[in-house]
Amino acid sequence: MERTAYCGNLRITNVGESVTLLGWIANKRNLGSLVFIDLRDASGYVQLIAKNPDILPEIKNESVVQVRGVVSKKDVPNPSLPTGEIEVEITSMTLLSKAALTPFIIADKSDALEETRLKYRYLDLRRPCMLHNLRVRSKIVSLWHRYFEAHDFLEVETPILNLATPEGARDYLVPSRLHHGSFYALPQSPQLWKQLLMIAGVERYFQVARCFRDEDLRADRQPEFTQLDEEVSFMDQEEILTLNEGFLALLFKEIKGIDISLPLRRMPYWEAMDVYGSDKPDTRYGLHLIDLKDVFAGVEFDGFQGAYIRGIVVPGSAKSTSRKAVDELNMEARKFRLKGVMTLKLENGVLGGSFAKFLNEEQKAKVISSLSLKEDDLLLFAASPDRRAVDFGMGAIRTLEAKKLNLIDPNTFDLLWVVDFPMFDPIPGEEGKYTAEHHPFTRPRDEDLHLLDSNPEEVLAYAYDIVINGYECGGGTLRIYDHDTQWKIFNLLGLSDEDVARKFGWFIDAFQYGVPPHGGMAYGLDRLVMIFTGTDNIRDVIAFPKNLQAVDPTSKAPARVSKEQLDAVGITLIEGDEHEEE
RNA sequence: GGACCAUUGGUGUAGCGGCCCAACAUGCUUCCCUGUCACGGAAGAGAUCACGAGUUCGAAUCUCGUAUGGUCCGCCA
Repeated sequence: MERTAYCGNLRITNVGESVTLLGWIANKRNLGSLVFIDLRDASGYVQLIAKNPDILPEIKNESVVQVRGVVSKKDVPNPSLPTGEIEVEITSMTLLSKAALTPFIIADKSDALEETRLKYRYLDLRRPCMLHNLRVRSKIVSLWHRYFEAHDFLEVETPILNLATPEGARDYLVPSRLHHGSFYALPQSPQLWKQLLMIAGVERYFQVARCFRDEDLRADRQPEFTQLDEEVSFMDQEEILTLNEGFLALLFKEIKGIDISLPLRRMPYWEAMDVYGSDKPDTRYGLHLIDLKDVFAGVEFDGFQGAYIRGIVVPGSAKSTSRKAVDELNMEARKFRLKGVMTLKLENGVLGGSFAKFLNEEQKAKVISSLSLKEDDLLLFAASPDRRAVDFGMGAIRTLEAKKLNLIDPNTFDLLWVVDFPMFDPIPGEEGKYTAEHHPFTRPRDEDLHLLDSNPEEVLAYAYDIVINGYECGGGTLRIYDHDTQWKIFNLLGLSDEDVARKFGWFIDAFQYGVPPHGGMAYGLDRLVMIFTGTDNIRDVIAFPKNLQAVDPTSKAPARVSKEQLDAVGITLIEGDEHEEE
């Protein structure tokens, strides 16, 4: 179609040009014999002016029009728009498609609820801020390709229809028509395939990989999501981190214009847990967790028996933290298997709070001096024999207090690697049983291999997560490349020899034929876009996301299918599961 | 599987036992307007307050249940 310019690109230098524009009518201001129209296309807005409104067709908001006109300088510029110095004097306008009244106003400052926006996602995406999010997403993927191609990585597509894996998240299953009773699974990640590519000698692989997990959703979790996936042979952990720091630096430079300083900080897992109460710490603010074992030495309190005791000092918050506020903190603490959070407050020089009655004067003085408590300081702490519970619980409270005190500057970016993850995570309540902290293909550190049999909990792994502003944006590991070690890890995770042979034989057999030492990582693309667009809702960075019930709000998928479709794949729904008539 | 919160004209909110067959903003319709840019001004249309039961002389308002949506825990190797 005839189109000589894009709305958002017109500038003062274009004054005098005749242009033909295509776009949507975003808004109109009718002054009687003078009409202003904001025209929007994918590039942005420009103001149109009709000095003779009789020539205009019927102009409903969001109708699509073709406009011919002349760019002219505005008497009074509008500095809030990039095109604010000019306007286009309409010589003719053709209505291409008339719009019905939209359910909500198409503008960045829309007041519609997310539910409404998602139902009419195609209208929601017309809002420039949403289009911007899609642009940032596209830019990240583009930089991903640019960077890893420059480092000789090869993009390889891996299968979408896979063997169901017994470990990990629940699989999305796909029934097979040719093999009644058999099912494929959608990939949770291309993990095994990319390791086979290393064994195949590809050496450097990368892929934009769609992944699927049939688990419950969250504000930052979707059932289908995109990983920027990479795997490389013959690199050690430091080499992989350095390679990826180059990519991260490129992202921040190209998207934000920020030079991040390299190398990034590497923080051991247990430091992150004990000091920040998280394996994805937000280090933009303090409120560090303090070990209180020594401070409370000699205090008679049942809950301290064999317990880890950790707390945070919240400055200037003793008076402002009400009973109700403490109740809310207790609610939060209980989410992490803690009984609650205890308080000490220094008010008017006297130590009060819920725990004060367990302390004698001498002990109170010790608490004040050893923590250097100042007037109006609040000490929040918890105790539990479960180290992770104390750390995660106080970490959650640290985050709440930081938000309350407004300690987080949203315009700063804070990047670090969390390294030295434990190989295994004990299953609470089941002595001697473990799950893999990362995944079963993770390579234990060489210096810890001797602990595998005696003390598996102490084995650390070659595993690393990239954490930005408290979000885990990616992670990876070096992989086991020895057949016997891989087998042994499966055994430690509770799989019998028969289980391993049956479920992973097709994979582990490959380890007999010469395996390069290899490792890799994957970024959560959706999380990266969230960081770069400053949103905390994953649905804002995906064009057509699912809602929390894993339903597509636009099409209402999933839905029942016809009996014919079920028959073709040999599936009968169980009784009582009423089947709606088609 | 569990906890908590929400649901009121097209949209977003207020109202939290009688001042409410419901208020405000915005959108919509009609009219006026030559410099607006969140244009302004005037008039108007538009809601059985998610659904079902209950408490009460009286329910948008209280209780219970259901549905839908959101946030979190479990879960997410």
